[in-house]
Amino acid sequence: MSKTLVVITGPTGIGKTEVSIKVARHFNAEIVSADSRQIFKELNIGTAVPSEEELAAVPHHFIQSHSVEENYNASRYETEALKLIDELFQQKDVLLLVGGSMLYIDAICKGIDVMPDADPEVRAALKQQLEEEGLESLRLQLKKLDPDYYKKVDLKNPNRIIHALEISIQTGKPYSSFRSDTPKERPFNIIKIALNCDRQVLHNRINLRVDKMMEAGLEAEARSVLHKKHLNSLNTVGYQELFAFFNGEISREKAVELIKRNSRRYARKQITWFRRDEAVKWFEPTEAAEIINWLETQIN
RNA sequence: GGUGCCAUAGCUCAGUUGGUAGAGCAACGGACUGAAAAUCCGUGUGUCCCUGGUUCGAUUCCAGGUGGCACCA
Repeated sequence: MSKTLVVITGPTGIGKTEVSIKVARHFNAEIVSADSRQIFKELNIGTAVPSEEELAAVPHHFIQSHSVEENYNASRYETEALKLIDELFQQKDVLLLVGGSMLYIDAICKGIDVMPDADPEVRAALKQQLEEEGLESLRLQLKKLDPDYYKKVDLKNPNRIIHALEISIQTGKPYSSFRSDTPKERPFNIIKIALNCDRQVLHNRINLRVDKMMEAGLEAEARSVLHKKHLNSLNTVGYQELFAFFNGEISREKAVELIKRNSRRYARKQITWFRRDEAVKWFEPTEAAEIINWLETQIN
């Protein structure tokens, strides 16, 4: 029998967990999380990891499985998750890939080109160069080292330019020479579903969820990782804002307000990304039964 | 009940000596290959409360109405 990976994605707070558990139970599937923040064991409330009951209802993978100390990234996720997916397909015909991390989902579905990890020292040096000499200095260097990518890249985006430079510098070959721009073949079928609803309803859900997180002790959770706030894994909505509060920069009330706003913006950004993917079939979060019926017609 | 002030974007408010309007915040659209809950780019979305008057022309001036606020009863 052919193997099928069902992707269930959508903006933060839409209700992916609930729907995915119903779908997983129906198809006797397990859930592979594609969430770049729920993957960290130190984070729980602020990343809205599924509850104990939800985790017990269906086996979940890549939930709180790694440490914020690890230099985790989409490529590592691709490697580890694909390995696991292959193993699980020994037993299962259907698996769910559930989460809202756009790049992580693409890493599984389309793949990321193979290239070395960024050397932290090279990155730090480039960051310093950005601080001291400005973006223009990085641009000029990129123009020299990778003129092709220079033409394509967003020249106002420091992160993009720094990444292209660090790869070019480390390897001595232009960054763009590592990019194939062709999706990888996968030995399983992929079906993509995204959840969305009325924007106002989504915003209400997000705002309410943030209030619940605060009631559940997000502040204490953020304080427990405050000493690690420089880590990229903690450059995250729900934590950065509270760090600013702890640091006396903003009031607690303001921090909560900003967490809500930034969550809303993140949701919008996710929707923008998923909209571009024509393979995505859209459903309302209340349509678990419809999703199951539709999947029945697609699988086999 | 009387008097005064106010009514402009989703919110808080500018402004137009009469030629249909703009800031902040919010919101919306987009990009995206090892930081992706990251990073970056773009967009004003409006019966200027309603009705009438004056005027070539009213969001602006005048009158009345409605709503809000304040004070006096």
